[in-house]
Amino acid sequence: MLLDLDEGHFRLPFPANQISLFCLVICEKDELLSSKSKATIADVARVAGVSTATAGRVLGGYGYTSEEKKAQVLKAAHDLGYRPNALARSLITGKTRTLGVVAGDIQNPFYASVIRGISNVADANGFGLLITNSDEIPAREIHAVELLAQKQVDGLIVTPIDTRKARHLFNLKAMGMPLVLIDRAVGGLMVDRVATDNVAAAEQAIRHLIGEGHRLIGIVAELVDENFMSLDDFVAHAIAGDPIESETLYPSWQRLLGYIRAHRIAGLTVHPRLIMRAGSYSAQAAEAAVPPVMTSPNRPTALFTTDGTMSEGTMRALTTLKLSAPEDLSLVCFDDLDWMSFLRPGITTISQPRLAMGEAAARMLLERVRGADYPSRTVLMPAELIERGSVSRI
Amino acid sequence: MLLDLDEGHFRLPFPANQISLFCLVICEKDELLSSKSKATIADVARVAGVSTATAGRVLGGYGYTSEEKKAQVLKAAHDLGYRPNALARSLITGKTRTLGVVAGDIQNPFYASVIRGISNVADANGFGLLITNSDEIPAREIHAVELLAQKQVDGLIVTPIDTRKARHLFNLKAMGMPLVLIDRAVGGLMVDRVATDNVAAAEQAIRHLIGEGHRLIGIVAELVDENFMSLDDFVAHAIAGDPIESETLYPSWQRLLGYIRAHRIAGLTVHPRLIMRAGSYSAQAAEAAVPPVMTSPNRPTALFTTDGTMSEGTMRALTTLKLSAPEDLSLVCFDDLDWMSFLRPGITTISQPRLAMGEAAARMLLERVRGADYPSRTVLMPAELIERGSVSRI
DNA sequence: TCTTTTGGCGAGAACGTTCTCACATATCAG
DNA sequence: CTGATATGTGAGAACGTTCTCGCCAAAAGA
Repeated sequence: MLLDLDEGHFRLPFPANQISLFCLVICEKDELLSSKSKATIADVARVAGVSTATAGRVLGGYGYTSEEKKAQVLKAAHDLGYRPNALARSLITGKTRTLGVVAGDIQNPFYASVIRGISNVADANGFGLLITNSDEIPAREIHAVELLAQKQVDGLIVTPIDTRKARHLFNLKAMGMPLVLIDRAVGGLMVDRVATDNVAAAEQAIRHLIGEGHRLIGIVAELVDENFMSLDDFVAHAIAGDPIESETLYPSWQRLLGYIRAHRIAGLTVHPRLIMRAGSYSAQAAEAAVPPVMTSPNRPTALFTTDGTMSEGTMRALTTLKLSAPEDLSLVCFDDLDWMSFLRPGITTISQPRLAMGEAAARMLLERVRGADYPSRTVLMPAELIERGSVSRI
Repeated sequence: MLLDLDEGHFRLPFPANQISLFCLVICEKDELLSSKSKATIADVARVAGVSTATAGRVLGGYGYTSEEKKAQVLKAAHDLGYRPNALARSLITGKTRTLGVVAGDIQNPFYASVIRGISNVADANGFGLLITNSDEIPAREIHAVELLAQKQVDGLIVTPIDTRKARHLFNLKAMGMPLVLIDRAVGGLMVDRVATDNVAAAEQAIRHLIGEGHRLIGIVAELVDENFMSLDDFVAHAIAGDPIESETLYPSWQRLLGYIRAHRIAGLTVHPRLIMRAGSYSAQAAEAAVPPVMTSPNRPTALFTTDGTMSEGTMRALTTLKLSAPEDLSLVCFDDLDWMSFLRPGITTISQPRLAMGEAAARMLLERVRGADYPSRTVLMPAELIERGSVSRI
């Protein structure tokens, strides 16, 4: 019967109204049903009086369709409140239009901004974002990656925790999964990467302090112990000017390297006792590392913190020690957090383009998802020294 | 041939080794292939010499399987590097084990924390998180909700932008989609919700200031104009003590209500000129709203800011005005941001349990996802006044 | 007039799972 | 020995799309 009507409709514009009415009846009935169980392409096709193939064509926007049938299908779809099932679509196309992100901790302003950047380009391109936190725990990273892979994300953005062992990431790459690394590199893993030029940035910060006359400069850094050599050896090598493969170093080690390099260039001696090592990625650890050095007899006249978390811990420590910049000491931080600009004398800091980093990473990833296959690229973003009031001339 | 082996194996334990070897050969061959195109249940079944049904049973963990076949399948799966396709699974089960979140802006510490809370319980329960930002723009919220619905999330957590018009949310609920609201309510939409008890919290803050002797207290609030009545009318009603339906009010209006209520209870007059309205959800707007009042002849002795963004803008304004708490004025903020605790005299603030709010919301949502159908609940979280050093006695 | 092309359509096979059957076999009570 | 129950198993139908075919017109080229 539906077919008959359809053929009549095909020849004459006249019975179209009947069809419309007919549709409406069906729709209203179906709508009651579908208010719970949602309408499928088959339902739309039935109501519109066409095959599922045709309905699929107009709804999916592929292949040819006449204006006539197109209108019918569209109307039916609208009446039924049809909503395409992305699952079914993805299953057959093999594309989910979803990107996976495994970050350290969304609460950390660094990750929050980076993710925001990723999000910006993702949804400008109609991609969804599946986000997980690793809390810097390798097992959690592995688990997250596995989860995202099972959910068939089109690509993955990761801030890898272990720069040496990362079997899961190598596997991923071997499986052909587009992958972009942020902030950290993994030795031997040739994939796109975006990071700050940490060595240069730290060097710039220290050079600034040296330029202002400081000779005793402390550095508070996480320096988690996952390196091939001990801190002492590392420092010794760096002071000696031995070439160090800095690419796969953890950011805090890279920044320490910049710190040492600035000293070396200026002909200053590096005092290992001024290296305040938190040992873990937490403000508490930083807060604990600062007092011993800052209450010692020959305390530094300036402090350099290597990231937002260290800055926070350091600020806490300084507050309880009743030391304030720039009167009692000079301070340069890494990463520009919102409060640094409205503290009474603003805090001089190295600002990394977090948002842009996320955006760049997402853009690179999307290129890969779309099939680009040039060799893996590393984008080193420049960081900028923002002078505010926390540094005094000595 | 495979069948023969299988049957032989079925009767005697002896040929099992042959099978293993046989498997290995196949595996190695397939592994080369599958390093690119991934293995499916059918592949695993073929290698293990069982039906896809059986393979599915052991891999999916449903139905009965003998230990023997189970081991074979597991081995085959391991050798092939089998990874279940969550898409296909979800398509048939109708469950994605994925939750959708549409927040204002991940970069905002409030949302970042709330999302972290959601994330905590989500991945403790094996759920993924699809996260989007609305930037407080209704069209973007609608778009995000649609995207997430198409991706078939099992449930949705939303901070609704428009508390009056929210057709998309009503639709969602009618379709049976589990839904939890955070921070804001939608008039007439009966779904679970978690929020801070804003009126009480603000009242507590103001009462504290009044207790310290302040009589001229300014409030800086966003107070976006999407209300049924004008600010003046609202204030007039509140002062008169008229009953106001505060549930569906925007948080900043609720906090203003608490501000007024505290005045009323203490018998103090509310001066409309001390209400600094930003008019939009940005630190810049707040920064602009503060100076006119703070440079006026009869300026307030205390300030209350209604959220983190307002606090930031206010701090900026105060910094440029060279006014500092508690010397030049007293200050109570809303929402405890990290810098408030390490500013020189810490900032007294109302702390809302952001993480717990996210966790509570996610837990409620999961209950709904699992089929709980008690009437909709509203969880009002208590906020806590944290006294630090930004308030002085007058 | 006879091909070829082109737009337009529907049947039906994918995609990779789960799940319902029907059917075996083993165990046990009666 | 009969039937009931529990445990295994495989064939094949879902799920809701996309996509490859064929088929059929009508238009166009020869």
